[in-house]
Amino acid sequence: MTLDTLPPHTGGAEHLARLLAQALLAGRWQPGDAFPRELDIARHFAVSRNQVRNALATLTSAGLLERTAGRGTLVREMGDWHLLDPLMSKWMTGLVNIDPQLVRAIYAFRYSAEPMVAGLAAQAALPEDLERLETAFAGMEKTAASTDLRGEHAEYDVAFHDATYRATHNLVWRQMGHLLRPSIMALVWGSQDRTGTLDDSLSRHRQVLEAIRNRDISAAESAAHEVLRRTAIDLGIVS
Amino acid sequence: MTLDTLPPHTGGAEHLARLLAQALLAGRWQPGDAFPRELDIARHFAVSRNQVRNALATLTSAGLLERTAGRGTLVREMGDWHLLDPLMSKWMTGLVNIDPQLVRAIYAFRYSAEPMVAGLAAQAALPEDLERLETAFAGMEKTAASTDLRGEHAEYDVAFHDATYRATHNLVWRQMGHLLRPSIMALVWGSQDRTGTLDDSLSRHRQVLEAIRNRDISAAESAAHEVLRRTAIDLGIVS
DNA sequence: AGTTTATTAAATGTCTGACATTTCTACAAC
DNA sequence: GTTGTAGAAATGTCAGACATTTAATAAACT
Repeated sequence: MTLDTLPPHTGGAEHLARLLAQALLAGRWQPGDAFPRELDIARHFAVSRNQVRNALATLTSAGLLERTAGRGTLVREMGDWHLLDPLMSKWMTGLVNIDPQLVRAIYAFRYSAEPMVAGLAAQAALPEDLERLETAFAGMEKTAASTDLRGEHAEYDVAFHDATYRATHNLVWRQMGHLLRPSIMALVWGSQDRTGTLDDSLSRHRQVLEAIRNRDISAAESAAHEVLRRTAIDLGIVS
Repeated sequence: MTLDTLPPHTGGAEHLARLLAQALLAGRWQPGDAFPRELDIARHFAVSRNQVRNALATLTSAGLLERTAGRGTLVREMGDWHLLDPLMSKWMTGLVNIDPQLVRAIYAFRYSAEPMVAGLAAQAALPEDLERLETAFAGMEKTAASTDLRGEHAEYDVAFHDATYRATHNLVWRQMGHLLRPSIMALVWGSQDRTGTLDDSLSRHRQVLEAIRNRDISAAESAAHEVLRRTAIDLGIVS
């Protein structure tokens, strides 16, 4: 793998980092492969070595690369990636060709965890949490009709689930919210035929909201479970 | 808060980062406070501005700081910390004065999640996973007798729980393993009277191992639950 | 022949000083 | 009062030289 097929670079070390990260996330280097040298990258994108170093430092902190003086830069395997780093979410968002293995892993996690999260939320939610949930849900309803609002709809979807994680009032669970965006965005780009499915999805979300509002723990758990089953269908994981 | 009360610096940007991170984790700056300027830090520790910048970049990537050109460096609030970043685990490990709120949050997460993790492990464990679990458990047994082996005992304890998370064979759950070390280490330094409690802890761990080996999901869940209850007692969260 | 020891090349890491950019404040002008 | 401008203060960026680590190669010595 060389740099030749990457899109051009228009400015900012941050941008360069995203560019390289997305190439890595798309699997354009194999784990264990040698990553290009600093000077080659700098020359190729016509940026200073400094920007390259900053970008590579960022990728290293996300667990994508491993650098050692004298030897060079190696690509790490997927198991070492820091999937819960918010930067990763940013990079994965809007990336069309995410490794399906990754989407499934994130989904499997949500499937096992999110019912419990909803249950915890039903225990711990405060009025402000309910407000966030309601606002997000209203947004989902409002944007459900038109197909060219589906990007906006997905944002409200993310906000709804994120509000659930936040409502646990646990610092660790709250961090997990970062995983939601890539997972839900994969949904948007992955499924074409959304006719009818949205109504179903909406009603399932409504049940989660109602259960949390009623502080009904087991109802929240099973409702979240149902939402995730719907998601699985839309992701094509089950039929 | 000034830099004056920090220990000296003996070399390496990595070391400097750990020093500053631990000061932050111990709560020596309040969220929203201004962090010292680069040049002041450089002068105080007698290092180059470069090392300071690298260290601060690391802390920023962990969510501890927020930097903006022209304004300066601000300390972020605990809710923004990237608790699941492996660097954070490193920094927290061996830190005596961790904020009790943080220890409780991590424990609460484990209490809610780990039974499910054990259940998933019972479903997905492979022979190599069982081997890891057995090795770790054997180490725990071997080091249970003497009190001056309790550091080593804690390492086997961490290894045991980490093996459980790995046995789920899910990339996301596996990341959570990083949280274990600080949580378990807090146990070591927090509890003095360990006479008799170790036997109890060991037998509960053994039941988790047996349940996973027998692929008994609900047994694994309840056994893990029991281990966590034991931990809660030792952490002083419940009596 | 095989093992150890210098030598060299190539990569990342570090230092230094100058300069660029952003942000906030204060003060002046209209 | 509002607007505009000048300046100070902080982080961000650049360029080039140099340091350090690593791996490979060649030389020297049993």
